[in-house]
Amino acid sequence: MQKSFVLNKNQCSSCSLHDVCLPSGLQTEDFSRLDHVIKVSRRLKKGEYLFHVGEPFSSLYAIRTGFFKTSVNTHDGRDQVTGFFMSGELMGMNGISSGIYTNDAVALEDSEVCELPFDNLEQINQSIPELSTHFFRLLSREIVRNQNVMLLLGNMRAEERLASFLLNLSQRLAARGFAANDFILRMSREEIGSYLGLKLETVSRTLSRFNHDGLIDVEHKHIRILKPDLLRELVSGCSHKMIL
Amino acid sequence: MQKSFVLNKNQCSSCSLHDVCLPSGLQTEDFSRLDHVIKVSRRLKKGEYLFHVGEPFSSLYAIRTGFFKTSVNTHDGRDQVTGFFMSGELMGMNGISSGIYTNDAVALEDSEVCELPFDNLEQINQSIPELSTHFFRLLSREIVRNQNVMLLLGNMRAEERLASFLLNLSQRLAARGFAANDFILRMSREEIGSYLGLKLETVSRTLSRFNHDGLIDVEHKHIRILKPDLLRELVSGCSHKMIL
DNA sequence: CGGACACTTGATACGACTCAAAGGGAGTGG
DNA sequence: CCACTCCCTTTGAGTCGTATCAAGTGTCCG
Repeated sequence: MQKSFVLNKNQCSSCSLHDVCLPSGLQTEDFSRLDHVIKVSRRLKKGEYLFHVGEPFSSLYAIRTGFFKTSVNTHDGRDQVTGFFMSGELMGMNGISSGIYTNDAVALEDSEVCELPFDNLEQINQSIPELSTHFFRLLSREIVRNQNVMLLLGNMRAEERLASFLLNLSQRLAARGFAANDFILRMSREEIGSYLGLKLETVSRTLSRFNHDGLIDVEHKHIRILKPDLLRELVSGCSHKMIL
Repeated sequence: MQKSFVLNKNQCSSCSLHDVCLPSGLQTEDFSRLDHVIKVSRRLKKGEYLFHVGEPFSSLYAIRTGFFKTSVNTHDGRDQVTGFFMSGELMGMNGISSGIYTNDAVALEDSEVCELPFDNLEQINQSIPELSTHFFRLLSREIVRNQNVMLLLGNMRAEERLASFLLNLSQRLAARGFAANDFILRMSREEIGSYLGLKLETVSRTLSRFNHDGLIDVEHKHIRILKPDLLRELVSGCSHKMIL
């Protein structure tokens, strides 16, 4: 779990994700200022922690490449997954209020993140108001996402949760230019279950049922969605636009 | 459901809640500037809507007095409660990202709120940086709260959810100077159940059991917590600090 | 006083969890 | 490169908790 810092300066202006994690109205001079804010890029190997529960909050992290989970510790030593994150998404927002990170962030594959020191961000907020607005939007979107998960956990049956989960992954991958209906799960059945409030056996059983019914094709961690419409039908009703 | 506007100018400087909903480092001149931002106060009767799902987002609302629930519509016409809010708390934050409110806000008793137009807020963010920080903290706290609800919905049994819910109400009331162990529920059993992912019958049964076991004293909506420690014991373990 | 609504309580059904065992891959060391 | 081990996964059988269905009580409000 060694921290591996790479001290290359990033260039947001040339980053392929800048339409995902930055506001659209930025001018060229803003970009150059932005490049000063984002201090370092950092690479993590699979299984490495980006931050731990209880560590003092200093920065937000935007994912350039890779895949992460966030989780919290429960009493009995096990942990509960609170989210999965892919490129262009932001982690660490829950640390702002208390000044310490309230969850762990772990790379589920070799990854690279941008560090956004939050002190500097506050300065930038004043000089680049669009950026301020943008971060408010990102925090707000996280709230909406979490509320959708709350609906899922409070209302849906196992079948519906899994369908919702797969469709959500599919949609986010598609938005990043990957195949929508053919992808590799980066997390274990147990991690999926933890996130969805189910036991791993239930996840496995439900995926098997989907497979048997021809909705999807499951081959270990390789998922192919065969009948996206039928999956959507399973979910539909529980809440219209699920932005997990 | 008539909207009732009262066009009195508020004075944040003299509001008894300013340590709850405003940053602590504000100078006198900041306060006067703030009073210009907060346009109007608004009174709502029990049952009245503050905003609806789908309405264009314009403002955040801070509760001065009263009690609210927020909820979203599900397919079958029923609604799912996403939160309960009391004085000093902020509603509408989930509207920032999409530009429309993603839930309803309903007064559960006669209430009064401050309207914080969000355009003006962005201007203020630049001139009063402490305020910007403060709102980031509030949004972040909402994220932490929602994640705690996610844990509750994903991990806990009915007993633990109810205990957690009662302790949370108790703590928030105490923080506002009300009795911690003797209060009136503003919401119905069905609304509690909706929020906790339970059916109203389960809520009723569980409260009855608590009553029978001497943990609490239930008299319709009047709750007296007799053994707060035992309630805490019920919850303890699931997650240490529940900031619902 | 009457009616609607909120709540309580009971009996039953179903879905997910628990316990258990066995299969399959991936990674390691010889 | 192969064999071994460990862990992830699948699948089955039985249990438990909560939902469902249903009836009845109490309360608030017109």
